[in-house]
Amino acid sequence: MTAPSDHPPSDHPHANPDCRAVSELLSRVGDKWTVLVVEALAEETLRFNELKRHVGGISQQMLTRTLRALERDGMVARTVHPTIPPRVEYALTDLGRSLAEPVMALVGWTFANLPTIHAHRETFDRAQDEAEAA
Amino acid sequence: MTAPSDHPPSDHPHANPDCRAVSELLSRVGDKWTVLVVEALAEETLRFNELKRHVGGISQQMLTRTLRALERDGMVARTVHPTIPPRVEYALTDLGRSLAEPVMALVGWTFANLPTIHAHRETFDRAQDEAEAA
DNA sequence: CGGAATCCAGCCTGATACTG
DNA sequence: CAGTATCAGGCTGGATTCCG
Repeated sequence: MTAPSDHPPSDHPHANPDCRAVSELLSRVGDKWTVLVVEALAEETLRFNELKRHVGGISQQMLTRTLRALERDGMVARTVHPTIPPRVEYALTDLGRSLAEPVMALVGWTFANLPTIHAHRETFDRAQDEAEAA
Repeated sequence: MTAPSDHPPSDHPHANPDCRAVSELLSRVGDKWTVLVVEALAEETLRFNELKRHVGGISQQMLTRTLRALERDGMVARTVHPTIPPRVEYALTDLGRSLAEPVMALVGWTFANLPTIHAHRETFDRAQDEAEAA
């Protein structure tokens, strides 16, 4: 990381704009809804309320925010059909689809290692319990 | 996703424990410090304050929490040497290293697509500005 | 239907101070 | 050195209401 730009050694490394950008994207992927929305759109183009029903449990506000963020970064294309009633469609762009690939790899890793992780958790938590029992 | 367990169709899909677990891990990866800590430990085993200096800008509390979470999931091994002064070493486990792989793929994608994303952002923001100018 | 605006509770984060 | 405890502030996410 930290491309060799001109950051002073006194400053901590990750104020670097590129690092911040990576961190930012990781946060977006890590947020509660982004992956779910992308997953829904990976299958097909959807309208706002279709998407809302498809994801399930998301508020309009969060759906709007998530979609705006994705649109701003060029992951999602928003198409407005000026009819009555209005019809707004959301679709993944090529960039969005290309992001989905490494993300799904990560999701795959998680599924594969879920049992291991849970086993560690239980061991760790039991150790904690007996430690505080003392 | 959503393994065919026994969730009622009335409930939204992602209350499913496996989905929650994936979402949880995505959040961990997406949080401000995890990747930085893992990256630091990928190079070498480090003591608490070495790690703190290496990451830069992290508070002891956040470092402690991040390490505890990683340890709980079995990503990081914590070794206490009961000497005076105390010496505690942190190292990546095999699981931690195996996680680093797909995560680094994602980081790589981000770097590769940073220019594209920024271009989209500027276009989007300019469009917003002139929209609100009206 | 597809939002925007507002309000509010809760969590996350960081700074600081204290302990073994 | 390696933490824990406490507190304050900001951001996140949800509910509600209103508009085109």
